[in-house]
Amino acid sequence: MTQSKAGTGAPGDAAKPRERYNRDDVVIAAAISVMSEKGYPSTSIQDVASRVGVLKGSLYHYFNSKEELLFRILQESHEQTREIHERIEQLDLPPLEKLLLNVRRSSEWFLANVERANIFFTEMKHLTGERHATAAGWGRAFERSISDCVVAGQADGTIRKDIDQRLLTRFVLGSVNNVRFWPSRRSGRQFDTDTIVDALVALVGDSVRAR
Amino acid sequence: MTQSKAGTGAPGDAAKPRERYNRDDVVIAAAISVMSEKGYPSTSIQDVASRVGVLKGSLYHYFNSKEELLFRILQESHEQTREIHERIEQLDLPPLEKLLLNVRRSSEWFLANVERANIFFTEMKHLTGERHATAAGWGRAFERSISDCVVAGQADGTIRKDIDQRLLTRFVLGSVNNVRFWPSRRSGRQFDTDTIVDALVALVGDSVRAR
Amino acid sequence: MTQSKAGTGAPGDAAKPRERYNRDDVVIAAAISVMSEKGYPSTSIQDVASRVGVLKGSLYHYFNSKEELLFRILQESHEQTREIHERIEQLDLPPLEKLLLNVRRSSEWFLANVERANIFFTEMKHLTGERHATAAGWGRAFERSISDCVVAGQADGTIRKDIDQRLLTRFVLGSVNNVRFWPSRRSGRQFDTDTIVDALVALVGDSVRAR
Amino acid sequence: MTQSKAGTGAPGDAAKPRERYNRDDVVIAAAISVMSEKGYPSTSIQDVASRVGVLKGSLYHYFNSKEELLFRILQESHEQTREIHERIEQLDLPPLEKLLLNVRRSSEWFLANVERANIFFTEMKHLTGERHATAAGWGRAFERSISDCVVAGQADGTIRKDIDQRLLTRFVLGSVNNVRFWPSRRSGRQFDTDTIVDALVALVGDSVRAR
DNA sequence: AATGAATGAGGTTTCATTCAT
DNA sequence: TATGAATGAAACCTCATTCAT
Repeated sequence: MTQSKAGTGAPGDAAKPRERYNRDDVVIAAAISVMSEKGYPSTSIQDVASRVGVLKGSLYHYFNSKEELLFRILQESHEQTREIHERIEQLDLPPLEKLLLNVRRSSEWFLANVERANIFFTEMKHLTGERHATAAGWGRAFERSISDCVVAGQADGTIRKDIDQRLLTRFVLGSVNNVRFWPSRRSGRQFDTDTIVDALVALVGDSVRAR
Repeated sequence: MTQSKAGTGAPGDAAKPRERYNRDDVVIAAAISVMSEKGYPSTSIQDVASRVGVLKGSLYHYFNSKEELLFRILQESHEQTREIHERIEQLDLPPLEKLLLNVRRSSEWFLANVERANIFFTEMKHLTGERHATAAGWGRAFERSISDCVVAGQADGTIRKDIDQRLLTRFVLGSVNNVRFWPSRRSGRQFDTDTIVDALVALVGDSVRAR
Repeated sequence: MTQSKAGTGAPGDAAKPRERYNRDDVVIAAAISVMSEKGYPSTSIQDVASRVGVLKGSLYHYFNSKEELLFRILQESHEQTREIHERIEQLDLPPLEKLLLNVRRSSEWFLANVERANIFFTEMKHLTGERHATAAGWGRAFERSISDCVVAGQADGTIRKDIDQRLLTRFVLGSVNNVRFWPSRRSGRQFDTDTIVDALVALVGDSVRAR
Repeated sequence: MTQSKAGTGAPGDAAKPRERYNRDDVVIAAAISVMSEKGYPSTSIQDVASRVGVLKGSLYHYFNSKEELLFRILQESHEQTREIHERIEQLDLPPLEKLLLNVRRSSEWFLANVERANIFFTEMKHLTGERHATAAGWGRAFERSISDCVVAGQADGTIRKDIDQRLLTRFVLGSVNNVRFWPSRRSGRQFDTDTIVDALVALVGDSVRAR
C-alpha cells in the first residue's frame, strides 16, 4: 500500500535537486527519536504524529502498522551494519585484526547512530511472526560476523584458547553493544567518538589476545 | 494501602510456625517472571493476576499501582546487590582484586537472578517522579562500587592509566550487565555459572590490568 | 476471559430466586435489537453499549470481541431451532406431514423471534475462521432437516417427483426464511401469527404435494 | 498508470459514435461485484478502487459519495426490472398467466444478475433521506406488479381466495427473491436457469391456483 | 482524469484503577 | 482478602472525503 521508496539514507541520494524531501524519511526519523527514548510499546502513533506534525491517521500512508514501522527501522539498521561487516569481510586481514576492525567500525556506527542502536538491541522482541523471525536472523548474522573472527583467531593462535569461542563472542558482542551507553550520561566532559572507540578496541584487544 | 513487608522469609515469624509463603512474594515473583519476558509496559495487571491465579482487581491488595509494583521489584534487586557490594567493601583487598571480586559476585547474582537483572537494567526508565530519582540513585551506587575500585587501582598502579577511569568503569559495568545474556541462547551446550563467571573475570582482568 | 455462563435463555432458568438478572442476557438482547435493525457491520459496540446503558469498554466483560458476540447470538438461535427440529424428528409421522410440521414450527419460531431470525439469515457471513465454519454447519443442519423430509416424501410418493429434491428443498427453505417479512410492513391490518403460519403451510403443502 | 479501457475493441471508436464503454460502467461493475460479496457497509471505496485499478481518490470523478454509488446500482436494477414488468403489463393475458410470466421473467433476470439482485434486496436499507424514499418506492412498485395480478386473479376465480391477497403476494415475492440462492451452493451438479425457472413457476403456480 | 497526501471522525479493543459486595 | 462489574482514557487502525498538483 505504501509505495514510498526512499533510499536507505546512505549518501549519494542527494542527486535530484528538485527532489522534495521525502516524507518517509521524516517519519522514520521521528519514530526513531521517540522509540529510542520511550521504547516501542510506550511509543504511541500519536507521539510520532505529533513530532512529524500530522494527524495520527495520516501516518498510515507511510506504513501499514506500528509493527511494520518498527520493522523498517530495524531493517535500515541491519542493512547499514551488514554493509560494514561485508566490507570488512572482503579485506585480507588476520583474524584478530579483522575482529578489532569490526569492533571499531561497529562501535563507530553505534556512536553515530545511538538511537537506532538502542532500538536495534532492545525492541526487536516486539516483532511477531515472520517479521520476528527475519529480524532474529539479522541478530544472528551480526553475532556470526564476530564469532567467525574469534574461531579463526583461535585457530591461528592469535586469540586465547582457554575460553570457549562462544563465550568470547558474547563478551565482545556485549562490549560493542554497550558502547552506546558510554557517551550520554550526566555531568563531566563527554568523550568524543575516537577516544571511546580507541579505548574499547584496546580493552577488547587486550582481553581476547592470546598471551 | 497494604505494603505488608513480612520477613525476608527468615524463620520465626510469630504465629504461623515456620515460614508461610507470603502472598506478597508470590505476586512479586509472578510479576518478575512476566515483566522480564514482555517488558514492563507490555505487561498488564491481568497478566500478573493470571499467573498468580487471582482476579486482577484483587492484586490491588498487594500494591497501590503498577508502577509501585515495579519499584518494589527494583528495590529488592537493589538491596540484594547493595549487600553484595557492602560486604566486598568491608574486605581488606587491593583495588584490582576488589574490582574483580565485585565482578565475580555481581555476575553470580545476575546469573542466579536473570529475570530480576533484566528488569533492573531495562525497566527502570519507566518509573516517574520521586521513584525514578530514587532508583536512578541505585544505579549510580552500583556504578560507584566499580568506579571506586578503578580509581584506586589506577592510583596504586595495578590498573591501566592510558584509559580514563570513566571509560574503564563503563566497560566493566557493561561487561557485567551483559553477562545475563551469556547463558540463554539457542543450541549447543549451555555453560554453567562457574564457567561463565571465571571467563568473565579473566577477560575483564586482562583488559584493565596495567601492563 | 468472560466467565458469565448464562443459560441459553430457554425456560427453566428462573430457578434461583435471588438470581440477579443476568446482565449477559441484557447485552445479548440489546445487540440483537440493534444488529437486526442496522446489520452487524453497521452496528457499533457503542450502539450496543448505549442501549444497555454502560460505557462501551464495559461490554468487554461479556464478550471478547464483537464477532464473538455475533457468534453467541447465532448460536442461541441455532440451539433453539435445532431443538424444534429434533423434537419433530422423534415423532412418528409420514414425511410430508413431518415436512409441513417443520414448516409450521419453524415459521412460528421465526415470527416469534423476527430479530434473531434476521440476524441468523443475513449476518452469518461476517463470521470468520473457525466460527464461520461452525455456523455454516448450523445452516446446513437446518437445510437437512427439510431435505430429509423431501427425499423421504418423494420415496413414499406423497411429494412430487417431477422436480429435483434439491430445488424443492430450496423452495421450502426460502419460503420459511421469508416468512419473517410477512408481518412488518406498512399500512393495513397486520396478520397474526396463526393466520400467517396457516397460510404458509397451505401454500407450501399445495406446491410440493404429489398430484 | 494509465489503464485506458477504451471501447470493447469494436472498431469505430473515433469520434465516439455508438456507445463507447464508459469508465462509469467499469466502476459500477466493480462496485457490484464487491458489494454483493461483502455487503455495502463492509465495502470500502478502496476495495472498489483496487478492483478498478485506480486510486481511491480518483473514484470521486465518477460519483459524489459512496451512497450515491449504491443508489445508482439500485437504480439500474430497478430500471431493468421495471422494464420487464411494463412489458408484461402491456400483454393481454389472464391474471394468473400474467403472474406466472412475471415470476418467470423476474427469476430469469435475478439468475442472470445474481449480484445485482443481492444488492437490490439487502442493501437498500443503507440509503438515507430522499434516496431511501425513492428506492423504497421501487420496492413497492415491484410488489405491486405482483399484487395487481393476485387481486385480479382472485377476482376472476383463477387464484385461490382462502388466503388474503397480501399474504399471497408476499409468498410469491419471497419465492422470487429467494431464487437467487438456488444455484450457487456447494457440491452436486448445478442447475441451469431454465430448470430452475421452470421449477419455480410450477411450484408457485400450484400453490396459488384456485382448486 | 488521475494522483496521493492529508484530514477528522469513528471503529474495536485494552487496560489501570476503583468499589460495592 | 477476594470478587467482578464498571469506568474512562487511550491505544491502534480504517475510511469517506477533499484538494493541490
